[in-house]
Amino acid sequence: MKIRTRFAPSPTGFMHVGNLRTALYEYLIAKHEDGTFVLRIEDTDQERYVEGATDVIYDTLKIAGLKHDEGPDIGGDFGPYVQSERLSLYKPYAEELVKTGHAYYCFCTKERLESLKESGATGYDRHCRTLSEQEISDNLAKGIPYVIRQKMPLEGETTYNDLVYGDITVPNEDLDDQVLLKADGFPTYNFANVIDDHTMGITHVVRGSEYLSSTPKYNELYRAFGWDIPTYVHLPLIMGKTVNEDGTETVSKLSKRHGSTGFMDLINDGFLPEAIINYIALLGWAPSDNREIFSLEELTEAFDIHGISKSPSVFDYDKLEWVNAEHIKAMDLDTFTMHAGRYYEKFGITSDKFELLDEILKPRITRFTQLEEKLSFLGELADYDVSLFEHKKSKSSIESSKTMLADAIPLLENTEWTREAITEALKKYAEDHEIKNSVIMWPVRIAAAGVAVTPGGCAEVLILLGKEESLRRIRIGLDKIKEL
RNA sequence: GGCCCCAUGGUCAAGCGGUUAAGACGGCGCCCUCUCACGGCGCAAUCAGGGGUUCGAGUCCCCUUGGGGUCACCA
Repeated sequence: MKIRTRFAPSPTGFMHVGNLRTALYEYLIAKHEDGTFVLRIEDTDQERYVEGATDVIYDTLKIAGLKHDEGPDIGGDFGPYVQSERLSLYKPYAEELVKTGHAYYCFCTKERLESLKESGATGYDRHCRTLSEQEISDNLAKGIPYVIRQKMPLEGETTYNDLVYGDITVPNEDLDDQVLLKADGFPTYNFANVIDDHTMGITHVVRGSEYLSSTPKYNELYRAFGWDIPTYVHLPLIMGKTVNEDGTETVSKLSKRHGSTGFMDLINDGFLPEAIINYIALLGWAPSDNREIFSLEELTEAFDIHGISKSPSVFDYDKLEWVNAEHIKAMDLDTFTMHAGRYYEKFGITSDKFELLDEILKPRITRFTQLEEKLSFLGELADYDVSLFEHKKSKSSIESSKTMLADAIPLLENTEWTREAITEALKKYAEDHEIKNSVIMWPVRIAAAGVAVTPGGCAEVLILLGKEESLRRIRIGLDKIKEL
């Protein structure tokens, strides 16, 4: 049988990386077996509707490259794919359960439920479970609002199997008579989920491990309807760290308070979609070999449910950063230029310099957003301090720099403006004067750039600035120190 | 608190009864070097504790401890 998985987010306007990883694994599990990946929007909470929230879901999946085969926007044979458009579907199922004795009407008021909770009760006390036929029809006739609750077995235990966690057993008495149909006629998430997964032919229910303990309740539903129970794949949670006031650290389910944890936040911080996907795939899953850098296609090929781990994992920005850098280093020139384009444009860099920039910048950035800072020396010459000319390891001092800059000016004026020629000329000078290359390279680079740290060396900096500007800056540098 | 789950370095993790307990990130050191990176080499750092089972346990069982999740007319 062909695998069918589904991603069923609720439109909250925010796509968490935890949710995205769930979507990713659902995608990979299906696609590894050439199965079908379905998108279903779970919007049964009318009070939490957020304008434009479904677009965030579409945009995220699109940018991440997780292409769904069926969904609200593209249709499919099992639609509609938005729960609010399937509302009429659920009530009959709930009523069927009442008829077959697997569910019952509950007329308890919110106030009663509230006081029950305050009295320290664990779950619903099943008050309406034993109402007589007469009481029920009377209440119904009087138009008293009601919900439909699931009738759970009161004794024994339920065991089910999960592909990641193995057999899980839960005492039935701990199973709450959960609400299936709310007073407004809307199904609860728990109910709609089961109905939809079954009617949409979902074979593998993949979700976070927070559902581990409520899964028996779902299974009771499948049993009551006489439906096959799907294959379960529960995923370990992604955690975030927070520092407490006393300095200790706490880890908990990743949420907004852990910083930039939304997919779009990460994108804005300069992380590449493919790097984020790559990294989160590795959070809770390990390939059979030691590989760490994957494209989505490679992940699809390599993914294996047996590689999923059980323990929660902490989201590590440092590792993400490294993965991002690896993806940048693996880029071809055109792709790199495409990402760097807005920064090149900002500094007025012409296309003849792209190849050189690509080469020197690639190994030096971990995110494209760093380009602004890396290229800033190409803008206005900074009013730097003369102490920059001193560098012990390069054997450069203010004193030596006076000579070097003074000699470099005529030397460079007569040098062809290519990387090789400049390097050659400077090295030749060093050789002729029996000094280390750095004695001349250092001050020239500093004078040209006006900052201590530059991407690339002396020759690269000079090329990027151009002959005229380079010489202008070197003269300024000389002026700064010659009277000292 | 009840129930469920988890437990290898700071982090991600390999391991699926016999290994000098991989690898990666991060950290540190060295090399390369005109700066910063990249790259190369190396170092430090892990089986939570206690009982069993076994010729042999990181691997299996139990307990303890620790961590997480969950207990809504939210999803």
